[in-house]
Amino acid sequence: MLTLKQVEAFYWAASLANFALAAGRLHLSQSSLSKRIAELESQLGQNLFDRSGHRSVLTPAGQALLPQARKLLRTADDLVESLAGAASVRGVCRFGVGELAALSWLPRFVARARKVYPELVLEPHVDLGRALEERVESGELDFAVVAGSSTRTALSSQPIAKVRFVWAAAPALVGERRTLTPELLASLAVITMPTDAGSAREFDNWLLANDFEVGRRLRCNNLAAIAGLVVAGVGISFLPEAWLAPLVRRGEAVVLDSRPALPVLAYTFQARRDDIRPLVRQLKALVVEEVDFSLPSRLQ
Amino acid sequence: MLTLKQVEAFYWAASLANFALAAGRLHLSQSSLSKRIAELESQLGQNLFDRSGHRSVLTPAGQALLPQARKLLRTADDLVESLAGAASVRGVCRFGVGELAALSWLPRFVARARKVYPELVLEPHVDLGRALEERVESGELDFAVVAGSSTRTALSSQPIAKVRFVWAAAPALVGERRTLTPELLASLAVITMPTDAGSAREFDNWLLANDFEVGRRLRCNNLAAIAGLVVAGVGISFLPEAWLAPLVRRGEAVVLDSRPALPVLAYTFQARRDDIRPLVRQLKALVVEEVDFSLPSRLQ
DNA sequence: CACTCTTACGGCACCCGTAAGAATC
DNA sequence: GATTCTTACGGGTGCCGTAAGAGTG
Repeated sequence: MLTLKQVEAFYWAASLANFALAAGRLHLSQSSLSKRIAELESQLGQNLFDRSGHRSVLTPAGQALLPQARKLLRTADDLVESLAGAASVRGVCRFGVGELAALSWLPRFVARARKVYPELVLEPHVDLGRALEERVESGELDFAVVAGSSTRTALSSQPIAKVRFVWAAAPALVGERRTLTPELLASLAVITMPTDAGSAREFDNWLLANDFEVGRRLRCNNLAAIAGLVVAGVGISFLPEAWLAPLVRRGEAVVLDSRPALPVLAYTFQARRDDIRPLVRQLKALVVEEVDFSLPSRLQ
Repeated sequence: MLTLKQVEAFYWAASLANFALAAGRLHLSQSSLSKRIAELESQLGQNLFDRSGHRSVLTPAGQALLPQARKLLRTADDLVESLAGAASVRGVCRFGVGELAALSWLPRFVARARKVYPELVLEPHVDLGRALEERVESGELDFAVVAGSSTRTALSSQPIAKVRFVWAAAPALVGERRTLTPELLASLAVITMPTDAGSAREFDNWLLANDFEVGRRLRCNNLAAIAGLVVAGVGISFLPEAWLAPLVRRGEAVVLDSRPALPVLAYTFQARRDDIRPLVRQLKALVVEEVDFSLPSRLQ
């Protein structure tokens, strides 16, 4: 008897091209997944993977099965979704969050997701964009919300919000100056995130496009720490406008205009293109619906 | 976790409108089927059957699910069929066969089916057409091969062969006469099958349409016995041309012409319209392919 | 009282995870 | 030797069938 479990195991093993990752995604031991696939092969009377090499690759039969497996799983998901609705989203969801999103959007999203999908267990992983993309592609993460769209073809990047960045400095550092001239930029230390972060990548592009030179460069992988460094007068940095507002209000930082203005950064929802699970679809819808990168009020 | 077993149980229970019949069709105890459905209901978070009455009827949610369940099962069947092919047809198949088909087509069909589908266990039930139709509709039989098409809307009747019937008599009974005149017909006993059989129904229509009168009527539900009665000179009967040939060759019977000629009887493959199983589809294809109602050679 | 479905329960089969093995690079 | 998948095996969950129960007409 054919079971959905078997087809699911095959689908993810084929999609991720790795039994261990597929097992992880299905919250299953790798050995069990292997057996499910072996069972499916015996059901269908032919091998779906060629095990002769170091790693398993799809046989022609396996390639033929893949689209059919996708269709079957999607049909099953549609069935559940249309009748059970939101209650169908359950289990564990591992997702990545960029630094900025982690400090602004994440708490609100988690709160909302917990309410809409009470059966869902969320596991957010905060890291830099590049690292998150890698883990989404490998299947370790179900999706990620990061700055900038990915260049990876295996991932789909859905823009969900534009965030305006502005230059920030400690009042003592810039005195009365409120405009960032090229000279000023060259004389001050600029604090950014590591190049693996989407925001820093975009910033580098901006520098390059405008032929700007920076003075000292200081990289820190923690946005809150960067803000602290800015307030302490170590250097200037660019921060989300909404995120900076409370600091400005408290007189701990001032905004510097620049010409041209800093680029508006697009944050994207990224997931594997071949990930057809309702979990991803539903959470994507939830993310798109709830896109506010300003600070939660209680932190302001 | 949704399983195909659950959906299958629901689909047949809803289609047959009876848990016990559905259980029989799935070779399952009625209690297990009941539990599978209860499990599905808890999965989906709503009742699919309204149990308040004497028998369960679909709730609106159940009605919404039915087409989706059909689609899911069909998708799963397609998957198996396209990869496993003939090997996917297995299990037990209960089917009905009319008298004529039982003595001519059945042995050959069974032999062929056993060869094409080695994993399939066949359970032929020989009976009269009407009775078989009832049992197909109720779900006790998977399909039937009988004379005439059914008037039951729940059944699909696919014509598979036309069989020419001719009048047969013992040589001693008719002397040199080889033509069946209305007078001769009225003076002889006519041996037919009971009215529940398709062939007898068609014959009655023929009589009525031509304003013929018959003399004594003798009904027997066994075709071989009828042939024996004819050979013994008890009366005349109509038998399939090909089936009669060996008797004529041995001089035990002669063919009588009639004007108009006896109707050509269409045999049909009958199954429930909503029966989407590959088993039925495949065997239907096999039946259509192999339609020879002549006697197996070893019996001639 | 006949019919249809549900509940209770003992038993067994299946599936899972741990751990060790085999094969490739 | 690291990685990837398979095999072996003990343990537990879940599903099945029998049998009794509940509710309807």
